Amino acid sequence: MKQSLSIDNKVDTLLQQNGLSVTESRKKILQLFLEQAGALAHGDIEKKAGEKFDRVTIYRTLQKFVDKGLIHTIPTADNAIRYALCKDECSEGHHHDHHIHFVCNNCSNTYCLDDVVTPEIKLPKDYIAEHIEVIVEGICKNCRPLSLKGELR
Amino acid sequence: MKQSLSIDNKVDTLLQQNGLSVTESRKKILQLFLEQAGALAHGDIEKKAGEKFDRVTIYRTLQKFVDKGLIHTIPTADNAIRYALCKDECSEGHHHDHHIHFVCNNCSNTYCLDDVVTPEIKLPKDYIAEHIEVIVEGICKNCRPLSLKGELR
DNA sequence: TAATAAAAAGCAACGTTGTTGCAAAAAATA
DNA sequence: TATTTTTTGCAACAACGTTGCTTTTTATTA
Repeated sequence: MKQSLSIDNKVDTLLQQNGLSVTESRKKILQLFLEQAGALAHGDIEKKAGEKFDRVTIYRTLQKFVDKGLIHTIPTADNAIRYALCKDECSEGHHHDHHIHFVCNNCSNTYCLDDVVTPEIKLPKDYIAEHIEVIVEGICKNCRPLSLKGELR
Repeated sequence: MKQSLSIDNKVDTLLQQNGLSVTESRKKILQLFLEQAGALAHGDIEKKAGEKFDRVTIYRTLQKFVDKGLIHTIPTADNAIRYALCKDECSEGHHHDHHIHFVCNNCSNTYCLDDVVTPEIKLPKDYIAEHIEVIVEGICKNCRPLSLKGELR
């Protein structure tokens, strides 16, 4: 019980630091993100949170978290926006997202690879880049042992 | 009328070459892609095609086109899958997509920049890359003159 | 060219996803 | 603790996407 208490404290602090009032749903959802290495889609949260919260609350909570720079969105090819925790440098209106995203073709998890910096891209004349998003698909580190043993589906 | 006839022929040929029967809706939708420099979402097509076709037909047509390697999907951050024509090297089951995608923050158009090759990405140990997707957001070449004149909204 | 077989379109119905307005409940503030 | 502000839950709605089935169109073959 001691550990869960400390996670609870961390969650509370995080919410307060970001100017958000502390509510059950926000604590629960933020906790899900902290427990999870990868990114979460709205649907994942709905499932993991159980029957406890209204769909609308989850939508609004995610939106708030994005607005406050607590999480960021990750574009995907399958029409399901995913969200992941931001690093500390992010704050309201200032999302610093210089890492790439990795989607595993085996387990479908999405990870932020914080150590991999987005490359420079040389654009044709007359195009101006403001933001670069890199999504790599492949096999993640957790699924790789399986792939070596030929256990991949 | 001569030009539209030749476009018509091109469309017919393209469909046949890809093993698709030639129908009114497929011709119309393929034509929209040929006329358009950028990418199209399902909604765009619904609007541009007018009241002529059933929504379901458009969904099924786009799916067919993707299956046959005539068009490809582009991941986005706004939950609206966009489609763009593939180059000739693509065929059924073999989509060669080594170019990057550019989304204009002014006109919202999405372009395939065929001349810009996706860069090499150095991943952490134990990650295996199978496909790399790069999306650059910024100002496209058509909107750039406006931005220089300070006419950007 | 006409008859037949195969494929696609259109329609209806349904499920999922996301949004908005409003009253009730909970959290922050004084 | 009382009051103000914020958030929640509910209902209703709109957009997006899918599936099954019948009719129509396209392709095939004679």
